[in-house]
Amino acid sequence: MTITAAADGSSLGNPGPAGWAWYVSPDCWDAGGWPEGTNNMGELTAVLRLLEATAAAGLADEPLRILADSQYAINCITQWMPGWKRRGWRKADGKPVANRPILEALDVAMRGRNVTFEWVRGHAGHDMNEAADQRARAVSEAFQAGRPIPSGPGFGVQAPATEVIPSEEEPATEQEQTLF
Amino acid sequence: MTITAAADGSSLGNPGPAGWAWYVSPDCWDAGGWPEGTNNMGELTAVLRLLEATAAAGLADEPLRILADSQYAINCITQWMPGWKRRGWRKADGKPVANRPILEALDVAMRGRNVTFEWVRGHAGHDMNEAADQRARAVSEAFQAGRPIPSGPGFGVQAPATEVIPSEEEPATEQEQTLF
RNA sequence: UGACACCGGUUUGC
DNA sequence: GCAAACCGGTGTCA
Repeated sequence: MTITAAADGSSLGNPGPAGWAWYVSPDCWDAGGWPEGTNNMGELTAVLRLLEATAAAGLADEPLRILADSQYAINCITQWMPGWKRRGWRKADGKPVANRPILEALDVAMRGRNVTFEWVRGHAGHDMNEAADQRARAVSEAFQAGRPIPSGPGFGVQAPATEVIPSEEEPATEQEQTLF
Repeated sequence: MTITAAADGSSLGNPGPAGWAWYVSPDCWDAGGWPEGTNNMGELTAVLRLLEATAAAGLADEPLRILADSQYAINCITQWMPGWKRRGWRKADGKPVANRPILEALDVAMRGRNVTFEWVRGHAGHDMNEAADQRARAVSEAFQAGRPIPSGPGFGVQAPATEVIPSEEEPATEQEQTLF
């Protein structure tokens, strides 16, 4: 079955405390970041980590549909990379391409994968995009505030095989909070 | 007294709707353009019109200091023109020089003038350069939108010799607008 | 190969 | 309203 995911990045001050996140569902997402980074590092890394997480979960053969609001990230992967590799990672103006290490990792991670990119306009109310946006920004804010960095379950957490009856002291909403 | 002026050009799309402007002070500037032109036509023409306007105002003997962000325009006039004239308006690669008509007019307009060029980096917060930039772009945008083309008072408008008392219906700000 | 300018686009932010 | 991160292009010359 096709997996649909949103990927997004964030950087407070840009450059500044930065984050990335990908989101498939409330219990399938991940996030991370750096104390200092750019918006575009975040956008690119969100896609990279999504590719890696799906592969690690044995889902490399499933078609993957990626929603992203960054034309930069989409074009890097689908349009500009072939030319950059051919021309020794130089841009049109002859200067070196930015974010090359992430781009090269992306190039490897894309190999043999069945991926479709879909551009969604930012802050236009797309639910999955907003979910990823929120989580990426939460990481940036955590770095800025010196708080613990939130991360998600990735593809590792499955519904428990045996029924678990939650106790009265632990309602469902609280359980979700511990995932951060 | 030395006259200091900024000269700048604009071209939306390049080539596209284009404009030129020179600026000395809020009530001494001019602008114009074409429905289709290049950035460099604008840069060159801004200097040409400034030369012509100062001469027409009887200021040809005053030292003129021109601020421009186009190294192309400055070098055309101060460095490359002599060689081009000597070699029949051919570039180093043997091909014909671009914008030759404007360049030849510039050559005539420079004759006997005391002109200093000063390069200022674009969009670096130089007030006069920004004033010229804005006016050149306003012309480009007017051409693009099919609106009336703005122009300035040039050197023609002086403080009135006799005191004029504005009527209540015509405040000073309105009077300035009619100069466009 | 270099330089300057002129633009077009998306995101990230203040 | 401002700026930064990123890309693409053209206009011009040495």
